[in-house]
Amino acid sequence: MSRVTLKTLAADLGLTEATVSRALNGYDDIAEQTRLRVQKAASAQGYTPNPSARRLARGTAEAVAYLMPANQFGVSDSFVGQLLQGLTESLSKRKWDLLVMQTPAAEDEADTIQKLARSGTVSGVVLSRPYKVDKRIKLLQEARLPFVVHGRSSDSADYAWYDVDNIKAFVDIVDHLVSLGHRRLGYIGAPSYLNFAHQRMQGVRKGIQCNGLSDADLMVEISEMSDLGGEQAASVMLDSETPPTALICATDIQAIGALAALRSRGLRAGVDVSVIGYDGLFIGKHSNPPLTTMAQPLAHSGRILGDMLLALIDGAEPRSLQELRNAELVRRMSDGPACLSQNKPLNGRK
Amino acid sequence: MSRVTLKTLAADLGLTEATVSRALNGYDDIAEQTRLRVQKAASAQGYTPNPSARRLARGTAEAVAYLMPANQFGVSDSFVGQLLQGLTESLSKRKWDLLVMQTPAAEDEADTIQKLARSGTVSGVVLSRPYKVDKRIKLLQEARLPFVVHGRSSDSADYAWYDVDNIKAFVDIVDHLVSLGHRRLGYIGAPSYLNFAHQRMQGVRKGIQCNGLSDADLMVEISEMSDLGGEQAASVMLDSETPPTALICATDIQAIGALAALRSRGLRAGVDVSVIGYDGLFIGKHSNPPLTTMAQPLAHSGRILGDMLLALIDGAEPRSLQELRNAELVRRMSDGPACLSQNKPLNGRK
DNA sequence: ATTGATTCCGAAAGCGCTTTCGGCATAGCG
DNA sequence: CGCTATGCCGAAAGCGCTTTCGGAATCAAT
Repeated sequence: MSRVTLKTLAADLGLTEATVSRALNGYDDIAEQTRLRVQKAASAQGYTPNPSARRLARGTAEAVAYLMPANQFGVSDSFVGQLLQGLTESLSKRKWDLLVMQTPAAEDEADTIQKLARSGTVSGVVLSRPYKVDKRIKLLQEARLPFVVHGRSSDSADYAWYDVDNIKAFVDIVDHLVSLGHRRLGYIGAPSYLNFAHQRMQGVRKGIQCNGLSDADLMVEISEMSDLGGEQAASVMLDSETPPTALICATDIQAIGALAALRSRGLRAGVDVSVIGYDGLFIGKHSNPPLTTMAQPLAHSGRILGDMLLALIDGAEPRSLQELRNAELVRRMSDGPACLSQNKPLNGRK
Repeated sequence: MSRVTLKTLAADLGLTEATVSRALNGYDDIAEQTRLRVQKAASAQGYTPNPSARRLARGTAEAVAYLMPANQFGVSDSFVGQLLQGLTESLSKRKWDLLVMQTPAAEDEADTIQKLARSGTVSGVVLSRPYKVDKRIKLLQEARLPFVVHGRSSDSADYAWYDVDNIKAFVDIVDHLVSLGHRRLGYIGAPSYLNFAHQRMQGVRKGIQCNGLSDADLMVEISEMSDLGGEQAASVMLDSETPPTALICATDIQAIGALAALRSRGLRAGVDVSVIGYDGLFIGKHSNPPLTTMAQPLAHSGRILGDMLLALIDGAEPRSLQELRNAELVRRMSDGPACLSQNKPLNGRK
């Protein structure tokens, strides 16, 4: 019961390997009758082509890689599963394989990507959570390896990406808060080498301007993307001389931490101080209180990215494959009208 | 600037492909001096062997597959990222690839696994969250494809696995609750075709017995593994004639839902009714109130599973690769002493 | 019956790498 | 100096599949 290969199959059928191969691969120079015979025998014997051999002969990898972001704080990775699910779904249409890899420490990155490209292990790459300037992207471009990015780096003109409009999202948050009467805002940001963090910061700044507020009305703290980070950042602001009446957080995880900071001070989120997060994580539904957040559409992102990559490999123009989605405000319990008593004395505007 | 292959490298060096190959692969019939020369040239030209060719020649896949559980409710998959991280870490030691696949709908399973085995795509498989009786396991055994299971099916004697002692964990929960004075318990379970759910149910039953309680003291509701499922199950029990004073939940997600059910009834978790979950998810830290839970050690499970699989492929005995860990009670705010006023009237015991 | 076009299959080369085997040097020994 | 060891490399076959090419048959047309 050894392996059944093209050779054994061909021998059994009294045909050549070549004929069997072509019969199975839909060449039209095979009599319909023999094709049927071959197909029947193949499935009867459970023949499955050896992918290595096929890839070698065809010179194509029939596989793509997902570069998983190093899950730095053990929590922010809940979207990985979803993304992978969508990707496998998309790739399975061609029966391609999905590899997952991690780009190792900073300086090995170049090496890893070049190896990936040169070895021909994969015919495409999906990149998550790019940096503001991301060497990996340049590397992939130089290597002429098709890739799509989940997110965008600072210059995103020339490659394919799928992203959410972070700037708009945070402008919207500011608008919302201002319309609730808030005039002193706090922003808990994430390290800005991550481009989405940079964008969100930009969004906040832009929102401030558009609403006629000044820089003095905005307090900024950058923290790591964890609950503790958010808690500490919130603490600093809340304990300051002129605490903000609303806290905007770059991520839900940090917002969750901010909520904790409020509680420990006896402040009520949504009443005394508003907190708004971003991501739309499940966790926000059950936080204390439930978190108001900008939910990004994550549902089909995996499939979309997969389809994009496939199109790209088929020769599509990268620039034609750029998709920008909008996040949506999900109001739960952590936002509310500004406490005027707090607002007024601190800043005598309007 | 075409691909650099063994051939071009050999030509450049005035050697044979065979020699270059052996030099690079550490054969000892190569003069140390030439080996150096070869290595230098290889890295200078950025030579990376074509994995397909190598696999074909060597007859080994140098890759393993992770069979991702179909993420049914969109939430329970937060461990996938962690697991994958550990796996890649372990596999990178040998520079092997990690494929992720999904076993498709029920009846295609057999087909998928057989294809996987016969095609030689991978030399090993990691399986997550097995069913009580899991066809995939039988299939893998028949195909003689090395595999390790994250969890156990009902008969786990003959394969390699890494699991948490679910029975003990839930006995411990019952012990804990009983020691707090609870005598009427509710259990919110998960569908028992998932073996971990079955085990946890067993644990609860065993705990009931060991503590001298009777079946009448236990109320059971099976729900899907989601917050809503947990909420509905909890509602049924809380609204019953003789509501339990403590709710044990098969998963944290369900426990989170149970918490919501309490809140909507004005009951205080940890005071009026205790709620204990299982998983140790991050989310429990920030629920309302913070969730008491049995935390399972997930941190290095990926690496451990990877190492096991590698050992297995190297020829280790599956039965020697079985690792059982213990979960640990993390007390937060959702458990507390039984309200005797509630306990007594309903059930006249001690 | 001769030619030209079709249809269908076999022959063969090759994808890039590994591995066994054998042979030519050189070194070591008597 | 001749002999067997040893070190080092080349030759060659092969992994399982794909694909181009050519040729034998069959068919239709003149």
